[in-house]
Amino acid sequence: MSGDHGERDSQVNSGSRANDTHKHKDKHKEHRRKEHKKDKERDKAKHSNSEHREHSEKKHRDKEKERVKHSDGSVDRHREKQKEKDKEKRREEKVKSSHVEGKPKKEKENGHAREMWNSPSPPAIKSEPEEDNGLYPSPKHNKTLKRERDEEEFEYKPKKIKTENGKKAKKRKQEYEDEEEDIKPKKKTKDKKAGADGKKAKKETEEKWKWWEEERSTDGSKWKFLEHKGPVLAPPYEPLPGHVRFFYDGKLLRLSAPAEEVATFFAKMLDHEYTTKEMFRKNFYKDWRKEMTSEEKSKITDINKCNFTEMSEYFKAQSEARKQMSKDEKLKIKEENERILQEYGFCVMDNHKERIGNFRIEPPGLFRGRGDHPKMGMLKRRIRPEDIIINCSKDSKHPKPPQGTRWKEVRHDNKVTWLVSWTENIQGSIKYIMLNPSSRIKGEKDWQKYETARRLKKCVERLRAQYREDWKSKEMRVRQRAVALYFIDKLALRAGNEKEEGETADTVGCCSLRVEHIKLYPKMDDQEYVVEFDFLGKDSIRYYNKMPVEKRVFKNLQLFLENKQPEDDLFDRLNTSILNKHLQELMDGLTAKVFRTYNASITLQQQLKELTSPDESIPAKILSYNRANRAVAILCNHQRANKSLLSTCTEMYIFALINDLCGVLRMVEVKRKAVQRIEEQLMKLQMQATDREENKQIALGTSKLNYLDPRISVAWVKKWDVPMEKIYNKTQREKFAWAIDMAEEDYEF
DNA sequence: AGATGTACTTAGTATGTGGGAG
DNA sequence: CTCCCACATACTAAGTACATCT
Repeated sequence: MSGDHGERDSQVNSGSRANDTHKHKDKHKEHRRKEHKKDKERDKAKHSNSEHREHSEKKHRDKEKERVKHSDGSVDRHREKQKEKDKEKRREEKVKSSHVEGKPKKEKENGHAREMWNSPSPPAIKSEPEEDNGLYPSPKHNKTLKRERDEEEFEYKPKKIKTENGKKAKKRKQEYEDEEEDIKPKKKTKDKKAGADGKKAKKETEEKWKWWEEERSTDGSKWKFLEHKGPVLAPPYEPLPGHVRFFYDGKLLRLSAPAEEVATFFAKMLDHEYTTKEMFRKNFYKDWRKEMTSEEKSKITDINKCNFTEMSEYFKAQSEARKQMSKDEKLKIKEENERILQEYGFCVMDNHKERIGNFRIEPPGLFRGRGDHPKMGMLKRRIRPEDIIINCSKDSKHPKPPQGTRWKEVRHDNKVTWLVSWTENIQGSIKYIMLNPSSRIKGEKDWQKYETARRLKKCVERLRAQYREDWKSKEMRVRQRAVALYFIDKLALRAGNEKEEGETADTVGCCSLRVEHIKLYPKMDDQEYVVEFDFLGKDSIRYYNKMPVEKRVFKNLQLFLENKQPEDDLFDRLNTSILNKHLQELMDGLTAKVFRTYNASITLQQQLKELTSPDESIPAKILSYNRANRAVAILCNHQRANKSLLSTCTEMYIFALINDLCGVLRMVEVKRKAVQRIEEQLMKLQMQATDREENKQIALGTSKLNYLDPRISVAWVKKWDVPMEKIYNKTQREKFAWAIDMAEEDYEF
């Protein structure tokens, strides 16, 4: 039990989505608690999204807080906790469940010693600008000289000049891994160009702008120049053809266009489970009424008497028809989409044409919250130009609002990265249009994130020693902080910000865990001090895990639980802001989420080392890679919807077949080549089958995209000569272009 | 010191698509 | 050549973090 965090033990997941089965009401408890709980009912009743859409109403929070102050910090567990959160709601729905157990995964972290420090800022050299797209002005350069740059591109000066050259590249590279290594010409691009002379045509793809070889801005500005065409608005509503009817209480009823539109939103979802949920229907109905004429309002008084089936059938037929369209009709549509993409899908940011992530404004519809969301079914209203804020350079060509309309505002804020924003009416939160992950602005940030995680790697043992020490603190808040941090580190829990009650599904993260989410077992089977976690996390995905902890942690937990009710906070003296403040003091830039990134990446690296066998085939290596990736996904609890075991039989059959073939192959041994080829195919099949099986519940994409330092994968691919496409698809290769370009096979996270 | 607002990352699901099996 | 399925992409909800306000 030294401070090393040797293993990630028994991570067990059951894939069930929260709102399926496990909730029970516990009225009694509810009552009991109510008595001494402050009444913090805020009247959130008023939500008029009907009134002029001009106001997106902000949430009403009039929580009255009442705090009992405790001054000191000794272990005063008798006090009522001060954090006031209303728990009425949760008292109602208790999530109880039976769990399915998965198998424990183990992995250990390795603490590599040697790590050179890398400052997060990119190297000094700028490379040549990208290809010019003809749409926008953009300086063209000849890319051959990557090194020299004209300053014209940026008015801010690169501060760092790359000085070096003499060094032995090989050695150095490692030491300066990310930052400086680009000094040496990338063989890739260089070599490539040789072929370019001919009809290679791919020129443009080959000459991608390498922003990672340029300086980063240091003044806090995100860009110097930004020009774009604005968003693509949702198309206006097209009324249904006359033959599609709506019936109320068995009788035909013609709806006004606004009421009809909202009705179609519901009709389109008729096959979805959502529409059977009381909350969904109730919210929908309430908002729908706001769109009705007064006559409609008086006629339609019960949603259960509404018959949307003709509408529903109509949409199904439409979508069927769409599928049956002829080739060129489809082509036409495709071309039109492409045209829109070309027109609206790109912007110019600092002399480079960059892809925009989401350039379409979200169309109106019914809100689909995840889990047990109190607002499911509410009308998400149509966004008009008057709701939209445009952000661009003052000296750019501003996007034009449609004829006869105007934008809410046009601003020029280069301290932010978004191009367009609007306020959404369900939660009153702001939505943005931002750049694609392949863009410089996203890529730099991503790179930086991994650099922060690597810095954590260098001091993580120190921090672990520290929080272990803090378990003994005489201040309750320090102990809580230390135990929470231990969970975050060891189990990769999310920080757990506080949420507004009643606005969202009841989910938690580490700091917001409640008493009811953990169970303590002094003894369980052959283990001691076992903590069982069972709660709904982000997206209402269930987290279920049993973990043996050290005695001291266990005792602390017992202490935290004393005199508390199930719906009380486990860590009543802690929140994410306190925790992050503390982390900040321990390491610059450190926040709770860095632990997830760090643990995910180090686990991948470590698992790859462990699982890859030098002489296995490429498909087998890929399987090893996916298994390493899977270990991370399990750690992070990334689940996929449970798709029943429909294909078990098929799988069995495949395996049987494979086995037979193996036997045959062994005996035959005819032509080496042929055998090898077949073996490879076989292997591939086998690997894929295995992979598929193992993947039923776990989604690898999320961790690959968000938590795993891509340089680890790139290094692995290069080391074992695995084709990059086997690991990263096109989109991913674009997002991780920086890593693919800069990481060599000896990269160490 | 909490509440509030903003910006940006992380997340699962719905939808589209293309390539292989039948 | 069609159909299906797996994968890719589109979409947008739901988190984290932090600045600023009160």
